Amino acid sequence: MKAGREKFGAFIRREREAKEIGLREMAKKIGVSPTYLSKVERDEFPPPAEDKVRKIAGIIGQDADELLALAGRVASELTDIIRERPREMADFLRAAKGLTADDMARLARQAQRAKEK
Amino acid sequence: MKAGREKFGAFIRREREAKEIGLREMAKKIGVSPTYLSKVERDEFPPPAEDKVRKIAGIIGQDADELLALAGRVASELTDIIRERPREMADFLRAAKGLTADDMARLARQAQRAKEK
DNA sequence: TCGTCTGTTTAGGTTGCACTTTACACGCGA
DNA sequence: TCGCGTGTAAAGTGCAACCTAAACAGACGA
Repeated sequence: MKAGREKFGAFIRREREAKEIGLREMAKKIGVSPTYLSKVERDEFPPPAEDKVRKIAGIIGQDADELLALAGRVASELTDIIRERPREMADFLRAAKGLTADDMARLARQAQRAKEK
Repeated sequence: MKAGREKFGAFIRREREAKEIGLREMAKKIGVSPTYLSKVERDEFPPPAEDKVRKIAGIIGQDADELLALAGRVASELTDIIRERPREMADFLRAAKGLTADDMARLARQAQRAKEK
């Protein structure tokens, strides 16, 4: 499911419990202490660093970009792409702000086609 | 002019001197200490925070997004836009990676048109 | 040669992020 | 009631980002 306005911590706790994974087990897989994960899951600490969020996404079976967004982050891979063409990318993003998912998907396909050419 | 592989500090120093602005004067306009600006301009310190970079861009007459990129950053305004539609934006950016400026400009225009509709 | 520019050196400092360690309290099955 | 597994509370660590104040050195004009 999607995560409307839910906080990062609450969301991953729900998903973790749904998958019947223990907190310690998950903490170990992510590579953090159980204590820390506990606080994160209760939104007492902010979401962890990008690589940890990615691991969490893998474990609970969520899209990494989506979970990163919920964590208030953007994949560094994406900001790297923007930095290669700052002006054009900035123009595009400002123009694309507020577009529907469908419109965006269409633009992504066009970009793909432009590259294949 | 554009800033091929030049470092952030060296670049803004050149532009500042070209505009015949003193280091102290510029520091004051930006809102930092002259000491700090001196170090930044010699790339002894990393580029300052986003708002400072924006002010510098205004003073030396450069595109803010371009200068932010040179500073190794992306405008937080843009990452906000991405976070509103993480999956689609991520797909788009990965597809758009490596496209020419022309191709990007065309996509930006299409986005603009999609929004006006 | 004094005052006043220029930028620079030295030597910090604060704040916040991203975590850890240690200890604890509860429930539950054997 | 032992001990094990669950999650939690309190405190502290390490480090990088972002920045400062004070003092100084060289050039230049009065």
